[in-house]
Amino acid sequence: MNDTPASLPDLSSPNPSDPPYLQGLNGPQRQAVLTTEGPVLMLAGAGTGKTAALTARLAHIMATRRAWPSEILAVTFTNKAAREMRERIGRMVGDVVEGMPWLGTFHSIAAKMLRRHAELVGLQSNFTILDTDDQLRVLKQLIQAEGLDEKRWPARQLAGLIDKWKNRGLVPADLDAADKEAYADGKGQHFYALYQARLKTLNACDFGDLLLHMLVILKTHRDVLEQYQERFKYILVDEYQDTNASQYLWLRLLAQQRKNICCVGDDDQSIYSWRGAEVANILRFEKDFPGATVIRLEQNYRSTPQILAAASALIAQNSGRLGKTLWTDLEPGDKLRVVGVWDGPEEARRIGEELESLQRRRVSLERAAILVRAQFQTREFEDRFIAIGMPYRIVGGFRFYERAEIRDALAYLRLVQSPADDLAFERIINTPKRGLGDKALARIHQFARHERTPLLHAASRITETDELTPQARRQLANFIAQMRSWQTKANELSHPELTQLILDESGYTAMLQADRSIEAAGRLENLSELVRAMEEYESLEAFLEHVSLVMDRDNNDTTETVTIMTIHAAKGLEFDHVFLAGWEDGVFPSQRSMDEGGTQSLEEERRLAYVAITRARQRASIYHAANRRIYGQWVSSIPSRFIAEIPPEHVDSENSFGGGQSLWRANWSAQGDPFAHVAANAAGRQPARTMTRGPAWQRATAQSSTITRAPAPSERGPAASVGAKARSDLAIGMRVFHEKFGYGDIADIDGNKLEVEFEQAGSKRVLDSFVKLA
DNA sequence: CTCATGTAGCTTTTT
DNA sequence: GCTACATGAG
Repeated sequence: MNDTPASLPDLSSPNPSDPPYLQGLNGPQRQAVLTTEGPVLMLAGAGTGKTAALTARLAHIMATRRAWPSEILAVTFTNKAAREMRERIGRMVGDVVEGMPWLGTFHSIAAKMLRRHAELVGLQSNFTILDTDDQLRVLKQLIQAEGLDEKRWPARQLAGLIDKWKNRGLVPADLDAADKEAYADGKGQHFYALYQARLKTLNACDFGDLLLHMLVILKTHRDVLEQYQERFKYILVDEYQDTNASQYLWLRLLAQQRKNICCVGDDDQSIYSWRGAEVANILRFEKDFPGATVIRLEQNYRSTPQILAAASALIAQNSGRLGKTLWTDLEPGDKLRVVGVWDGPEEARRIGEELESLQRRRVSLERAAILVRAQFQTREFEDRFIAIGMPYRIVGGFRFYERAEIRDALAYLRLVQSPADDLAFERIINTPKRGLGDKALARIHQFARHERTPLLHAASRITETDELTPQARRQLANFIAQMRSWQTKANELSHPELTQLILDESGYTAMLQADRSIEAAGRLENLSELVRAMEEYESLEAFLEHVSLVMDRDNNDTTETVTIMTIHAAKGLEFDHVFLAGWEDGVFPSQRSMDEGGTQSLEEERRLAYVAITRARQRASIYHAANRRIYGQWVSSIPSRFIAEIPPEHVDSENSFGGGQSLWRANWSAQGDPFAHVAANAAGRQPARTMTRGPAWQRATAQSSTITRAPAPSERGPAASVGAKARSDLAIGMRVFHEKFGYGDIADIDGNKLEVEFEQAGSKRVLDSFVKLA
């Protein structure tokens, strides 16, 4: 039972009698699996088979009966990671994985615990979990109530501060002098306390609270702490470099007793400091857990040596790393490609062509991905890919649950489930329109405050008075009667049935049906998808928990598509062909990271670049454009400094315009800054239209580090949608022909983009230049 | 009370 | 460029 690593046979060499879960693992991986006792830090570089080792470790612990599945705490950072781990363990040990109730994200596990002990922090166990939107609305109300100017003290800022405090594990009373100064002349702490009190009356929690409340409980209730310390014989933490202070404290408390904690991470892939993640957590692991075994996974199974060398050289420029030397025994492979293009549309066009060439070579589009720094970059690709009929999928962006119709439906359900959910009440009381506007709502609010009762209850009471206009009163009474009937039926009907009933009876479905726009049709579809998704959950409660914590929707689409996503979203994934778009100073590294945050945030961007490159198995292509339209303005920019940090011997450069690459090279390869004199002259003057811009120039001209200059179309031939104007010969209802999609009718026109209902291909967005009048 | 129009503000990354 | 909000007209 209590094997120490020393008493085990030679760990590093395979043995015929090995259990299946050990087979195919290398030495360090085996060590990571077999060193079950005591603290372990597993430093796992990109693509080194971390998940394999991790799941084998869990399988090993269970197979050797060191712990029951229910006695293992396994935390991941994202839902995707949790799901994957569950699947992989399932493949190893079968149904036993079903018995792992404590495998999940920090947030979902904390929520689960908190529901058991909610009363210890003044909540009921059926508390609702607020998303960022709800959070903001509560704060806005508080700011208004205190009579502050919302313009001057934006709720967003306050939300940011509160989040930061919660990430650091601080309750209002814990704030130090400096923090108290923050926001509205030192009212930060006051608002934090107000906000927490408001959440309590709403019986609600935000994301940060899930962890913070649990942390407070563990700190102040020995019995609860001991109960969990006793229960969790083994603790396993994935992506440890992404943990924030509050998560760290939470883990440390839980691990204190048995000390069987295994943290897996890679300091070079820490990219969430803006969310409160502290790389320091991983850097000081050995201090926190004396005698910890540190295991390094350094053999990379994913990328070619060229890719690996490029990425390693890049990340080597960062300071304060734990340091790893990744190696691989794969074939050298192709060098990285660095492609300079004229502008954003050309970038999209070029990548589109590359993808088409992959298709011709029968490479599945699923094996390719376009990675971007920021969400706005996806538009360019979307426009282009719609035009050429390239199937694509954008990961992230508008999440399913964030859509208005989904949030509305959920608000109805929340209100049925917990009548005290004022936020839900406010959201839907006039959706669909019931003639209950601001005025009526204000009356109800007033009444509720006076009677110290939730809005729904107040609304019901107010219909017995004559405070409202007769019409409003009738509508409100009607709504309340409906709510009552749904509450009753909640016990009789299955939750998907209930949802459908509510949508129909409330008039929500009718409202969308009456709306003849394409969006309305999509919304109806989303709603039926919601109802379908609910069927997989046991109860309404379980489903609501799922939506508030799990942000993605399973995509059942079977067509092969290229994936477009942010680098953040790509962490942990791999693709044969990776297209890295928008590597320009200002885009990547982002302007913000260059302006504020100093070296630290620049190093985080560099880690992001490292993550981006190491997603590639066979081929990585980096693109940078000389001109790009950002927020409606044309800006010209220089290639990302990160490109210059990749050793030339691992790079093939090409430039799609204007005399090769010499000009570009001159701009970025320079040590120091050959254009410093230019910068000195340019400072304070309107810079001439020029390409001679070094980093110093950017610094010298501070915020106006971008030149506004629309590239004349004549300069570059007919780039895809540059300056496109809507055609005047088209109108809604006209019949058109499209090369790829065939015949269809125009359903909507939005500038130069058309919504066309195609006979064969269904409804699609296309550029008007790609259709002919039929 | 609802709808239309105008304005300002804002844009990194996500549980 | 977009959206979200504020303002004014119906």
